[in-house]
Amino acid sequence: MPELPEVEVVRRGLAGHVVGRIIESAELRGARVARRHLPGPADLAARIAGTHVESARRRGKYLWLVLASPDGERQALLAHLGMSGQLLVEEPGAPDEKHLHARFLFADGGTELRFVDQRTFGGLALSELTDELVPDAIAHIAADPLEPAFDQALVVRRMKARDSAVKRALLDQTLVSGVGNIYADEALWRAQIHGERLCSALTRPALSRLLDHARDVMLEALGQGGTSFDALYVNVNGASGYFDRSLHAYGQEGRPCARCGTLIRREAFMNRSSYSCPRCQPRPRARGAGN
DNA sequence: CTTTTCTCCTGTATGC
DNA sequence: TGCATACAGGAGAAAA
Repeated sequence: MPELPEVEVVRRGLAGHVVGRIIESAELRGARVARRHLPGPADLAARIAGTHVESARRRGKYLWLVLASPDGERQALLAHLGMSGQLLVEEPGAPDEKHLHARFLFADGGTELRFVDQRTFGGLALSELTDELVPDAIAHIAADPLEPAFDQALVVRRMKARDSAVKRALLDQTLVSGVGNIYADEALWRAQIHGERLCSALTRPALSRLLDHARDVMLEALGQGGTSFDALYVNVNGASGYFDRSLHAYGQEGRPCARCGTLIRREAFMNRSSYSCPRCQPRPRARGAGN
């Protein structure tokens, strides 16, 4: 489940293996991989042929290559990995993966770039760039906690004004980007807050501490190459990270809390699973009409 | 406008 | 063994 740290690992791989090279051609298989590119896959392939890869960038869980045409025009090749997307750098002629959706060949004849995605929640698109080299297509996505532009005081104010559950806010990419289910649960565990507590019921310092924990846990995960539970999330060379060994809440149902020893519970929330410590993260009191 | 629910997809695990 | 069902869940459309 690629979240910010996993996507950043991939971005670094692209920076090391793809930036500076010239794309010779692209092959897109099926309509779904480029469904967000409205002119279609053939248009995408035609537009990036012959471009120079200037940089690899990221905001939250989005990743893009800044491509420059010979005439100097810039555009973004925007990628989202979804649940199971992979960007892999491979030797030419390596066997096609079962879920290979796109292949990029380079003018130097060296390694190729592939987009492989089992569940196809991910995809590729072309987008215009702002002056800050952010794709127009993700202008609605908020800054992530690792960006210099991240304004934590602003995010705290916006959270405080919400009447929704704090975990829902953490997962809202228009509020703060990059946090998914794993790191939301880890940040909440560290902050000792139950995810169903209302934003508006938490103090500003508590909300700020929660964001600090979200940034900290994602930085620590990045230092270990990200979190992997299986072969679905890998870096550009196909290797897995090992932060899963350091998780305290996510996926730990029935295991003792590292702080107090109480067994971690799993609860349904937003049609997903949430993991927390019943003792360190007590549920909010039931609310409703008449009480 | 804000907030919540639904939908997309396929491999793996579990139940009968 | 075989078949059905649950689950994983990011993001955007649709609904409330």
